[in-house]
Amino acid sequence: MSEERRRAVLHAIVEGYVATHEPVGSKALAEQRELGVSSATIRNDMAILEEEGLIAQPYTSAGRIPTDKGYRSFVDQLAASALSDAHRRAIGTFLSDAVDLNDVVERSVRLLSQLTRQVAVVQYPSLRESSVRRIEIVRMGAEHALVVVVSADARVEQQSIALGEATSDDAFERAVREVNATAHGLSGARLEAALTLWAQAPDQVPWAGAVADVVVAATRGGTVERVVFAGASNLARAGSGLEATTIAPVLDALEEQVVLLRLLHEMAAEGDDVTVRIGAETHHEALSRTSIVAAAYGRDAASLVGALGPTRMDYPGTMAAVRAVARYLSKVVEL
Amino acid sequence: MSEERRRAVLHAIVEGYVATHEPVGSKALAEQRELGVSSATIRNDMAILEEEGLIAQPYTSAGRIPTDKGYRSFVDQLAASALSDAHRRAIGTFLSDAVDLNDVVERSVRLLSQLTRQVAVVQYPSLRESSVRRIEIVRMGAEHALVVVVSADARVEQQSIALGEATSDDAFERAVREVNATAHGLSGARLEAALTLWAQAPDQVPWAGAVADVVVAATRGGTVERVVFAGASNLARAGSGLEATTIAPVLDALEEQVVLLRLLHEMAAEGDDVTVRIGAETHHEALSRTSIVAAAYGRDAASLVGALGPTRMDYPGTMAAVRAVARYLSKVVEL
DNA sequence: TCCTGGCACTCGGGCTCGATGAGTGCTAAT
DNA sequence: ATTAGCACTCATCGAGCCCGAGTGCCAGGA
Repeated sequence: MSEERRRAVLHAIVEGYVATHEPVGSKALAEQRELGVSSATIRNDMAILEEEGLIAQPYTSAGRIPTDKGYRSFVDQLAASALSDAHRRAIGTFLSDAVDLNDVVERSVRLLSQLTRQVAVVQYPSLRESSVRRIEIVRMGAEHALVVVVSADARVEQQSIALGEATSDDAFERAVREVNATAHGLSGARLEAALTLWAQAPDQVPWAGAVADVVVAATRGGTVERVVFAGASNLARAGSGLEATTIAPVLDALEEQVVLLRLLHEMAAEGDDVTVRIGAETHHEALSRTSIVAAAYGRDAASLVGALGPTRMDYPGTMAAVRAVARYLSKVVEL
Repeated sequence: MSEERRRAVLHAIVEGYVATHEPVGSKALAEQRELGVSSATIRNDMAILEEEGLIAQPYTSAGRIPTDKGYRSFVDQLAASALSDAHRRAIGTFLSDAVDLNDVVERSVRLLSQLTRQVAVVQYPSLRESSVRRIEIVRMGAEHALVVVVSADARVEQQSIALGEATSDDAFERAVREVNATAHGLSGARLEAALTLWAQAPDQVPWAGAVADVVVAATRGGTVERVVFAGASNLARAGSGLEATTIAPVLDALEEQVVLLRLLHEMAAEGDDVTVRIGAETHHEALSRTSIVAAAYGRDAASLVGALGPTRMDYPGTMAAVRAVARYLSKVVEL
């Protein structure tokens, strides 16, 4: 049954190419790998693999390199491999003394970029709906005010609103007192109803509606549409196999967020433990030379953490690191 | 007096090299620029400029390119040039509808990176000392709590503290009430004194000192040691003149912050309107092929905004953009 | 004193050319 | 189904070569 050996050959080609970044030939394979067959046999297998579109040669009579499809086949047959103990410990110590949510995310993304030597990406964790703990409204100049909402789970949201017209100090203070009394401890539909009522009261300050909107938005659950990344230099580092002109669009995509968020959403929908998008599978021109490995974390597995690098990357290692960081993040965030 | 013409020649060489990214020769200069002298004369001037270390040739019998020192001389003799009206308008509309401080910084850095087509860098604005408006302490699991401080100028700081030992709900609530009563409206030394007294009271919860520290830190003025950047892709874009291997260390330096912060501090100390560091003047290996143009903004001009790019950059344009953004930021932040 | 035209010289870029060798596909034998 | 052998392909590398942009220098002119 040559089927199995062909898989082994593909496996060897992927590993060889990832390691050396050079096309790998039949002879080298026969010598270095212990496949127990001659180079000629390997050549025959290669011909079939090439017909199947799993490998390609950059030019006639060079070695073979895996295609996106080849990487895909390789990844699909990968058994979950474990992370080294040293790495495992590193994760624990690195994340344990974070002071707040931002800090957790920040540390995670740094850590993951170091573990994988790729660009690490962390989407902000999804938040559950929370109730109002305290609302502050702070005057900023004559026309603006800043609404600060502290929710029961210690999230803090702030947003500036326009006052529209002059408001007396008296009315201002009354509004703050009232809105706190109205909203305290409430959440969801009941909060919304209470605030609407309050905002529509006769004689109400004209910006009450704006305040209500901010408060409702601040306590609403769901995923914050924001990703942070770190380790961009890994893209440019020698041996990444990416050219400067290839890197620029990738950096743009990272900064733009939109593209990345859409991609992460798609990947989250697949529901696997760790999902991998390879090259063109990202469905995005800028990322067509890169792969992304992502895993969900947090409540309902609604947020993603991932690593992005050249298609020619160490998939087993990266997948293990991403999986491990996702697990730890889940633990920390679900508190 | 050939002194003046030599300056003009240097000027022309810088502009030519920035525009084309190719060494510029005497003949091309004589033809394209209206210097009113022949190429031979220019060659003589060039010889002197080279002796002075202002220009160099990549190899015998190529055109000349400016050295760091040459750029420096060029920049020092630059008159402040104005930003185009279109750009000026762009700044206004772009920054006017920011919702909070983070948003202002975020928008600024994006804007500046677009205007200059370089990597833009914005240091968080320095904050003036403020008084306490409200303190919230939120339980997070059994052993931790999150302290949230809202200051009178609507800053919000949060930090988690360890509770050390079990605390009853009663004691918890009392502590929150007390600390609010103690700290409300206070700032600086008086705040510190009041909190110390409170924390040292007999029968006090053991984590009172930790809370006090957080509150004091949250209202203290000074510059937040943090920079954000945008437009990293501009480094890699075609024509930046930077190689992939040169880019990696720069990206590292940007992410590390420390290096960048030290550099910005140094530049702030010079006190000029707009300061420029060229190549090796950054005193940092990773940045030895890049220049940075920075301007102070905000109260006491304590924070910096800047643009970082290859030494071969459009200094006049970049300086104008940085200056303009710094002015606008000052307006917005000083409210 | 300063500028200019002329001229010999230098040297990197780009070209061809051939040698090299890794790697292939095919075929016949096992 | 596997293997050994062989002819073939083609990128890479270095040598040799020319070309031309650009220089430095010098002698003559304003």
